[in-house]
Amino acid sequence: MMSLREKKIAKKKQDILRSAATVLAEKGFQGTTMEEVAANLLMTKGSMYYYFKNKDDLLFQCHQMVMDLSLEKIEQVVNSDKDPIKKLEQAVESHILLATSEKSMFLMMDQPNQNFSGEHLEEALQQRKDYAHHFDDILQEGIEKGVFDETIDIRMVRFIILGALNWTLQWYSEDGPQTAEEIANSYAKHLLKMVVKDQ
Amino acid sequence: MMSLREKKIAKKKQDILRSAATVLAEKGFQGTTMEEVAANLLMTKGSMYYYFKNKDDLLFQCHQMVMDLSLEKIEQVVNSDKDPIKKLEQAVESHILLATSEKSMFLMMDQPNQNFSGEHLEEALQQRKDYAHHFDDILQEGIEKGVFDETIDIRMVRFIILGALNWTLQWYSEDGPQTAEEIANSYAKHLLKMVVKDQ
Amino acid sequence: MMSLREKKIAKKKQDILRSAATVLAEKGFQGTTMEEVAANLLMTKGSMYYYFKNKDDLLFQCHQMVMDLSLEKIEQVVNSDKDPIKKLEQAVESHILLATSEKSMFLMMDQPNQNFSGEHLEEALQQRKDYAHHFDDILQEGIEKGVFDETIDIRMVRFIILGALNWTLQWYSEDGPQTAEEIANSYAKHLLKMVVKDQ
Amino acid sequence: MMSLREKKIAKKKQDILRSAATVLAEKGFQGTTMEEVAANLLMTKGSMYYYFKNKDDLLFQCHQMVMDLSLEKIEQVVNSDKDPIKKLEQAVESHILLATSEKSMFLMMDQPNQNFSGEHLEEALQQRKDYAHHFDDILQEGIEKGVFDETIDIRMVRFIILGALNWTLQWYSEDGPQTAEEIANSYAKHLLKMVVKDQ
DNA sequence: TATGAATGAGCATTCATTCAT
DNA sequence: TATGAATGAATGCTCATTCAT
Repeated sequence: MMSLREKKIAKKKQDILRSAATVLAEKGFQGTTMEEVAANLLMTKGSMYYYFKNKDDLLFQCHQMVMDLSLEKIEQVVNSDKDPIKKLEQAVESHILLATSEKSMFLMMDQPNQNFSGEHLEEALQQRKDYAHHFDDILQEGIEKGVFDETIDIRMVRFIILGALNWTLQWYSEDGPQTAEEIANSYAKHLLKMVVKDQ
Repeated sequence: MMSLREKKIAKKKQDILRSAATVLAEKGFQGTTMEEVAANLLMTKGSMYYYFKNKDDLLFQCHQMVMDLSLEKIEQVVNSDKDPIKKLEQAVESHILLATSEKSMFLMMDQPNQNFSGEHLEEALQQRKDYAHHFDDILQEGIEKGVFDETIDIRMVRFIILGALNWTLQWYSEDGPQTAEEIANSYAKHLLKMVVKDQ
Repeated sequence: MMSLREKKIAKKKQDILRSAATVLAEKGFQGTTMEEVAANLLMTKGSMYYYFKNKDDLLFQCHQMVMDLSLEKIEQVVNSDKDPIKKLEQAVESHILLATSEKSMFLMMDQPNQNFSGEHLEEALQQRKDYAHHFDDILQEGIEKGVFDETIDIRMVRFIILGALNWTLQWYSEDGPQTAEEIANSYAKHLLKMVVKDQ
Repeated sequence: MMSLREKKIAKKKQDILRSAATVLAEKGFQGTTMEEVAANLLMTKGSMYYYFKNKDDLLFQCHQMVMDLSLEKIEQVVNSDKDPIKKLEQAVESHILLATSEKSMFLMMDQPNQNFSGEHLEEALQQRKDYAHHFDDILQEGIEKGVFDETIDIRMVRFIILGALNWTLQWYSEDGPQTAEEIANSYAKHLLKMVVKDQ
C-alpha cells in the first residue's frame, strides 16, 4: 500500500504529466522547453527535476500514462464475451472516445522514433505492438467465427484501422460539426463494412 | 524561361531538398541541425544560406516539393475519364506508391502545426485541404453515379482513407513482407469495400 | 564545561567532518555536492544545515580538525627535550604517520587558495605558516647546536621538507610495497642527510 | 606540413590554452567557468567551442602542452653526456625554472585525479610516470657510477625530489626574496647533498 | 532535530544565423 | 559561390540554500 506521502507525490506527478502532455502535444518534444512545462504548472524549472530525472523521463512517463489507459480499455473489450462484430465496434469507439477526450495526451505520443531512444524506445514500441495486436485478435476471431470476410488481410486491415483512428487527432476539434460519439459511431460503421462478410 | 544559371541553381536546390528531407524525416525538424543537413551534402553550414533564407524556409520548400508531386498525381487521376471506382483505386494506389518510394519526403511533412508558423503554416494547411478534397470529389461522383453506397458520410470516409494512407509511413519498410505494389493493391481493395454499394 | 547536549552535538559534528573529508578528498571541494556528503552519512541534504552554516563552513571546520591535530603533534615534538636531529626525525615521521593514516583529511586541505576566501582563507594560511615555522625552529636549533650544517638555507630546506611530506598524499597507498612506518623512516633518513653536518 | 590556415588555428589554440591555464590555475578546474576563460581572451563563450570539444578537452590540452614542454626538457638532460651529479642538478634546476616561469600552467595540472576521467586520466597519469622515471634513471646511473650513495632508496628519493619541486608552486612568487635562479641553485645544492656519496 | 519540497542562480553546451574573405 | 570563424540567445540540468512541518 501507498503511504500518504507517496500518494501525494503520485498525485503531483499525475498533475505534471497532464500539464506536460498539453504543452508537448502542441509544440512537440524538441520544441517544448522544460521552462514552458513548468510555467504551465506555476512551478519553477528546477522543481520539475525533483519529480523527473530529465526531459526524456518526463516524456516517457507521459507515454506510459496514456498507454496504460489505452491498453486497459482494449483489453476489457477483447476479454469480454461479446461477438467479434461488437468487439471491433467497441474497440474502435472506445479508442476514439479516449483519444478525443485526451487529445493532447495522445498527440504527444506521436513519432516515438524521433523522441525516444534506447530502452525507452524499445519499450514504447513494444507497447504499441501489444495494442495493435489486440485488433489482430479480434479480426482473427471474427474470421474463425465466420462473421468476418475470410479473404481480408488481417495485417493490412489492422494498419488501415489504426491509421484511421490515429488520424482523428489531426482533425478532431470539440467545436467540430460532430460530437465524439457521432464520430465514433460513424467510424465503427464504416470500418466494419470493410470486414464483415456479405450475406 | 530559365537561364542556364537559374537552371543550375534550381537543380542544386532540388538536390539539397532531397537530402534535407532524408535527414528531416529521420530526426524531425527541431531535432535536425543545419550542420547535419549540410554534412549530408558534403557542404558547410554557411553555404546552405546561399540557397535558403533560413531553416524554416528549407522545411517549407521541402514541403512544397512533395506537395507539388502529390497534387499533380491526384489531379491526373481525378481529371481522367475513368469510373469512380477506378479513380478511387488509383488515387489510393498512387498515394501509396509515391509515399513509399519517397518515404522520407512524406515523413518530413508530418505535423505541420508544430513546424510551420504564420503564412507558411496557412499555405501548407491549404494545400493539404486541396489534396483531401480531391478524395471528396471522387466519393461524391461515385455516389452520384450510383456505384458508391449513398449512406456513407463522405467527410468521415475521407478521413478514414487519408488516415490509413498516411499511416503507411509509420510501418512501411522496403524489407517488409509485401512490396509497395502489393500493399497498394491490398489497401485499395479493402478501402473500396467500405464504399462500394452491395449489389 | 560542555553540557551533555553540547557534547552530543560535538560528537555528531566530528562524525560528519570525518565523513565529509573522505568525500571532499576524493572529488575536491567544488566537485562534491552537499547531497553526496549527506548520503555518505545516511542523512538528508537539508539536515546538514543544522550543523553547518554552509558548504564553506563545512570545509573550514574540516580543515580546522586536521590542523589542530597536526599542530598538536608538532608542538609536542618541538617542545620536547630531544636533540635537534631526533626532533627533525620525529617531526617528519609523525607528519607522515598522521597524513597516511588520515589521508583523506589531509588531501582535502589541498589548495586552500581555491577553496577558501576571506577570513577563512587568512586563518587557514596562518595556521599553515605556524605549522611550517616549527620546522624552521628545529633547523635553527640544530644549526646553533652545531649538529646541522650551518650553510643550509633554512627557508629552502623547510620548503623542500614540507613539499616532500605533502607529496606523500599523492602516491601513498595502504597496499603499496612499504608500510607507513617504513616510509616515515626512509624519509627521515634521507631528509636528515640533507642537513646534518658531515663530521 | 601545416597549411597556413592550420598554423593560424594552432596559434589560436595556443593562445587560448595559455589564457585558460591562468584562469584554471587560479580557480581550479571546477571553479572556472568557460565564460571566464573566454572573457579573459575577449572572446565569447560560444567561440571556445569552435576550438575545443568541451571543458574537459580544454583542460586536457592544457595539460598536454605543459607535459610536452617538461618531458622535452628532462629528456634533453637525461640524454646528455654529463655526469649524474650534473644531470640531477640540471634536472632540478630546469624543472624549477620552467615551473616558475609558467607557474599557472603547472599549477593547473595539479590533482589530475579530480579533474580528469577515463582515457584522459590514464594518459595524464602515464605521462607523469614517464616524467618521474627519468629521475630514477639519473639516480640509478649515479649509483652505478659510484657517485651517489648506494644505500639510498631510489623510489623514496624520487618522491622527495618531485614533492619538493612541485611544492615550489605553492609558495614561489616573482616578488619573493630570491630569484628563480637562486631558488633553483639552492634546491639543487640541498637535494644533491641527500644523494651524493660522502668521500 | 530532521526532512521533503521548492527555488533560483549558475553553467556547459548547442545551434541558427551572420559576415568577411 | 562557398566557407571558416564568430556570436549570442536559448536550453537542459545541477546544486547550494531555505523553510514549513
